[in-house]
Amino acid sequence: MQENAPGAKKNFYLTTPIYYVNDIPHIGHAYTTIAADVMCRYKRMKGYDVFFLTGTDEHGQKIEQSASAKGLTPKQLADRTVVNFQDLWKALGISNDEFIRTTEDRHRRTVQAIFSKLLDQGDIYKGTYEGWYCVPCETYVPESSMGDDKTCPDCRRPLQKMQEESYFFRASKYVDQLLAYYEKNLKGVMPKSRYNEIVSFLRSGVRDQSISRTTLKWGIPVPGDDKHVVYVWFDALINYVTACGYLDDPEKFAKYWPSVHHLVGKDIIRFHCVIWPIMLLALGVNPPVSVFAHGWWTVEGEKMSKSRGNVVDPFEMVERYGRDPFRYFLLREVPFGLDGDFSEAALVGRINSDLANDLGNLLNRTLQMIDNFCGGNVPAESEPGKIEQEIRELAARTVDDVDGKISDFAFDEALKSIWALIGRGNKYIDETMPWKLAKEGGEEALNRVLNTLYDILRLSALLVAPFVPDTASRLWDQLGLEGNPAELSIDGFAWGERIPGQKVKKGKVLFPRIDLDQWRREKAARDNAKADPSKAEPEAVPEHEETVEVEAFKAIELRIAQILAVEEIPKSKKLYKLNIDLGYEKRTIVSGIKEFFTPEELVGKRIVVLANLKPAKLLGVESNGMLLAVGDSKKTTLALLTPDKDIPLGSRVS
RNA sequence: GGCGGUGUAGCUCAGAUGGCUAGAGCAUGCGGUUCAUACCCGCAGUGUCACUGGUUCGAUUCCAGUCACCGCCA
Repeated sequence: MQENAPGAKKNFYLTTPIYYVNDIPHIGHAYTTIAADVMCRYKRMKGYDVFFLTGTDEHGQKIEQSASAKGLTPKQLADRTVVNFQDLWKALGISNDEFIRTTEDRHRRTVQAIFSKLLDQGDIYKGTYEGWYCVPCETYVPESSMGDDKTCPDCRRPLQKMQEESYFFRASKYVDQLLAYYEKNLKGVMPKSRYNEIVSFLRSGVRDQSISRTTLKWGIPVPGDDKHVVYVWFDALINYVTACGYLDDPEKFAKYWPSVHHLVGKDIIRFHCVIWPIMLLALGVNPPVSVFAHGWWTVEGEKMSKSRGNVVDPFEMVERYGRDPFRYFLLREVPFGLDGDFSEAALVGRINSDLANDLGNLLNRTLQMIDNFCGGNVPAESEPGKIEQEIRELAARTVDDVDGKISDFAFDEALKSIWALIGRGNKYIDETMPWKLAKEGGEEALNRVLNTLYDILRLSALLVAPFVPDTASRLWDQLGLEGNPAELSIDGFAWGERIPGQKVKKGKVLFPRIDLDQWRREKAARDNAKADPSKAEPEAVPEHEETVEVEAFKAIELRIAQILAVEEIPKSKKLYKLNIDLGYEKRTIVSGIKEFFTPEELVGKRIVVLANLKPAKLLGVESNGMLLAVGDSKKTTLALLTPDKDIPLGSRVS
């Protein structure tokens, strides 16, 4: 890291985005925050003084709206839902130093101070904004990108023409300065593809940004002009300096801000790599050292969305598979800048092969041998032979390699590198065959091997600690060591360091293997339960009709009938011709239920029929009534209304 | 439409500033081993390195064009 002067105490400041408090936490939130956590834990173990910040974004129209829908004030709503995030970070073992909420007083004061400063120096000015606005997305949509029917390109809902007085931030003024900054800081935006995008975007010019709204109340008031509320993005970005003491703690700010790094999802890089650095330049403060934009997760190959119902609940994954395996999987499976696919099958695969077979088993077999051949005594230091020397060199290279990889946010490669060392350990056992040495009295050689294995595990615990802190600590315990590896220094590792009289404490297997057959059966059962519509979440209540007098209902003649015969109608995908018996007469009706039923399923069914419906011809067939059925909103299923006891045909529904 | 990227083993991807047998992990097959969580270790594979041309003694790697997919922009 270049930001620290030589000799100075190394500092490191890392942020996650502040999450919109209205959202339900999903795998994407978990991903960003786990990655940030790993980075921060690692830097701490490297001797950095770390400041790790996460938090919630609590202003804006959507929160105002959903609060009023629930009969709450926006703040009350935020107070309730912020807990979802705080609980998740606990469940995931996140080691953040602070949690900021944009509704805090320190933040309001900071935003207002910054607004005033920029206003005073002429970088904010008052103007008029006119454009097409999407209320749900809280954003103006440029004419060029909206649909023909004036709809929002994101949510496809209709746009509203809006005109409002607005404060503008003179972003255009600082574009060249920012370009110059990026030219010197090639890692200012990562990965490289995003850097290129941002630079080319900047070259095409940046408009002044509207940064206030008069259309809502739920936000930070513009100082001296209460009609206006600061636009959520302007408000939200400032959290990074608020928490760092920009206004209240200059010492803290001076300490951490020069080494600030932001972690974001790829969807919000514009704000973080264009608007935000420009705001900082205008304030006379250095832009972020780097902004890393990571990829998105699909689920079982599909885009994750509420309507697909495939949103991965991180709480559930932690409960089912454990915090550490989940953390490990997310960072190991996919290069950090790219999109990845989440599937439980892939997660189980990683657990079995990487965690159980490679790491867990290396510990298990090593401790077993120390127990069997040395009575559980931690092997004493010994002179390395040729292979041991080679392993030490590999270990040293691994430590270096991991440092470079993590510093570049290449978590997957860092893990690969660590696992190469673990794999070397497993191979080493086969090469040296300690059980033979034990039998044939090669005591010195045996000690050397076990000693080396013990240290491979000791080092592995340290290297793995940022990723899987609980596992590292269990590993440490079983090695018979005191303390917590996460609180130690990676660079403090030295081969052969021993506490006299130390014994290993073989404990529970680190990661039990998951039996695939059994797992598949259980998974299938779970999926079935989920797919069972009777257990599905109730759907949003659709539109309601006007109330009616009972007379209006009496005018509708509903009667019980039985289906006698079902005929296909040529050329029709949807219609059946049904012969029905009303008791007092037989009739033909045409019904659009072909997609949901076979004729066999229908014949003999007792149904409810609207008997006094005006006859109509459908595809040339006259229909004298209509059967009653109910379907879900997605039209995936349809149910016939039938009486739940035997009732004479023709009986009237009332 | 403009700019950029990607297309390599069944899957996920590395890689070569052009040159001897193109790699890793997972999955598959065979063999070894028994300290271990049916684990580990070894071996074996298979690939017209998207397509078509060009440069070159030689290209999968360079160049041009085509197709497909992706990202950003309009």
